[in-house]
Amino acid sequence: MQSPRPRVTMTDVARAAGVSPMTVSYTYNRPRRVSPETREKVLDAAASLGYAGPDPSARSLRYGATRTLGLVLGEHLTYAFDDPQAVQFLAGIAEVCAERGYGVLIVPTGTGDEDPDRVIAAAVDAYVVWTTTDDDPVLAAAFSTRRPVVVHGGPERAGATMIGIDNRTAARAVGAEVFAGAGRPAVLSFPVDRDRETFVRSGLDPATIAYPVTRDRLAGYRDAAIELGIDWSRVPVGVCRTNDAGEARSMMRRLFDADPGIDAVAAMSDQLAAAAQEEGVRRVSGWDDSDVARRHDLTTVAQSLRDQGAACATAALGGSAPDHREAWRLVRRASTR
Amino acid sequence: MQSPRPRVTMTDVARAAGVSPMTVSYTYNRPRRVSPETREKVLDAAASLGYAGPDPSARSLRYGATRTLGLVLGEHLTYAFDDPQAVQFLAGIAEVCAERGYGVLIVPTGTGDEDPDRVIAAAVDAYVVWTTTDDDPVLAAAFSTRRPVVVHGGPERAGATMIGIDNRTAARAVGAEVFAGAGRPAVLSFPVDRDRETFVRSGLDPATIAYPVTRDRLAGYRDAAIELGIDWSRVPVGVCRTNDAGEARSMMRRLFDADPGIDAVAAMSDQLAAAAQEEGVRRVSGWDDSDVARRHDLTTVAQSLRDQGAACATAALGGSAPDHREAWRLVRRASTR
DNA sequence: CTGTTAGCGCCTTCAC
DNA sequence: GTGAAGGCGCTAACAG
Repeated sequence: MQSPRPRVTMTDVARAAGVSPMTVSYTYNRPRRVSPETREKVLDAAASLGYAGPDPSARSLRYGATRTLGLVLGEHLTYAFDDPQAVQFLAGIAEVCAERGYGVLIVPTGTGDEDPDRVIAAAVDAYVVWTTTDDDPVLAAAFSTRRPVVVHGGPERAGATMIGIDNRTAARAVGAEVFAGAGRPAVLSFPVDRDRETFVRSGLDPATIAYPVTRDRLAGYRDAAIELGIDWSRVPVGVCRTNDAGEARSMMRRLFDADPGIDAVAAMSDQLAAAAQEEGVRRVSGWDDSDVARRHDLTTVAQSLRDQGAACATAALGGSAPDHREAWRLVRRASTR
Repeated sequence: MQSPRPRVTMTDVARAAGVSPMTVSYTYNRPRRVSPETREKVLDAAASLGYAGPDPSARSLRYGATRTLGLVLGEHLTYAFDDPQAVQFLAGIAEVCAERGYGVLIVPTGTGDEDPDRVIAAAVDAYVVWTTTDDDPVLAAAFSTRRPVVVHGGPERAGATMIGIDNRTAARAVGAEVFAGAGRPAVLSFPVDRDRETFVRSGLDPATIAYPVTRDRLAGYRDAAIELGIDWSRVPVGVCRTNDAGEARSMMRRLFDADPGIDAVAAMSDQLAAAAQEEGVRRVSGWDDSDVARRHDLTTVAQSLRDQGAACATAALGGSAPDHREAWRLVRRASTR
């Protein structure tokens, strides 16, 4: 731990300037309330003592607010920074916060047991929590502080704002595209719980999935399959650990091992879809409409994580943010023709 | 501003549990120093009052440290989040901080005049400043707080750690590759100062550039040109505003307007190099060895911004970080053959 | 194992 | 235009 620095306080400056501490405080906070001569005296004293201005922690204590928004990015910070969508989300948050003069504190999660404590110990006025599972203890920790909490993607909680698109409806729409006319459809999915195991299971039940976003997407794919008369119990779902192309390709090979006839894949990201395409699947759909989707001409679901980040920040800081449930768009491209 | 929430304090909990505030404090900070029965009494009282644990600001004030690292990302947060290298840098910082239980506070800069004040008012133990100009007032603000400052890329300052590769030597090496055998070489550069104007100037003098990183790279390109017997005063330098492909392509067209014979371009990023290539330049070099470089088969300078971020965080938090001056590698690919 | 005392550095309130 | 008192919520140091 950083050891305390030797500090120069307002009292020191006051003494050096021959005024009271209050005058120093005013000099920094209400400069116009102090006469020009006094102000100059104070600033001179401050400069010669190396006083850098009011101590931020003391100020926060006094004000009862920190002007900082806490951002909880989930167990593995690495996954977040490697995910272009998460980065856009962060950009949206940072933009709103910068406008309003709020700092963004990335809460140091990632070590497991200590995570809830670290959330609780963060000096912030509100939290934004990046999409997670229903049972994430970190979420509980954020709520226990009684500060405002905004959750991106889910889970939903009474008393917390949830921001995100209607994943189920969007998945049904893109599923209808990719599964149309397919003989043997399959799904490339994100993890089902925080253990992030990889596996293949036909007819995977969405209700068993701990991540609301993943659950809703899978349910939407199933809706689409059922509407097309496809027997969901025979649709293999390959669950990947991360949003990584290499891993997705080997998962795709596992799917082919199980059923060499697979001819359509609904994937939960553009990266996964591109990997399936590279393994030889003709009909694929992605998610997010990223650069990859454009390069691979993928049918996909467009959404702006940046807008959603901005909305989360706005809501967390007490503004009213627009509903994003319908803020998605089906983008039809060659990959489903 | 977030208005103060109604608070439950240790004193409240102490009263409810029939103990002194110190016992409550111990219960949270040295649980083993408190008897199990007392601990339970205290936690029960806390739960029933909705007490969420010690107030972080009060704790910071008392400890004299915040366990938070301040990150200053420059005038335009947008540029930082749109730059994959900056994101990797952030990832490296976040990783080290998470390991050590430090939060990463993105200081809300970007509005101009207020930026220095916001840096000063940030409740952090140390700063990491993303590459900037010699005269950036935000840097001065960080130093004025007397907290440790680590600067990435530059400028160098007495009393501050600087982490980054030797850009000049690296630029000379890659310049030697791309300019070899070129009849009319040119350069695609990053901005020369924080105004970020775009322009073309032949023989642009590196000494006039306010960003040390850009200055060193240009100087290295010039070194390479001179060694090859090229007259630097006739080498056009196109200065781009951001690291954006669209802008780079139009800058490349401006360079062609000035000199249609341009047959080699040294670019300060892979994105800019790819844009030059797409505009028809046969011989190009990039910088960073990103995905783009691999896709476009670009000769480039490989470096790990992630490692550099980690090193900055380590140094800022009081560890000793390895020197990164030689942590780069020339990657030769088809774009200079 | 628990309690008392004494501030950390600041700013609201109220006086002058 | 300036100052004195008091307390924000917490914990180090020292009893007992």
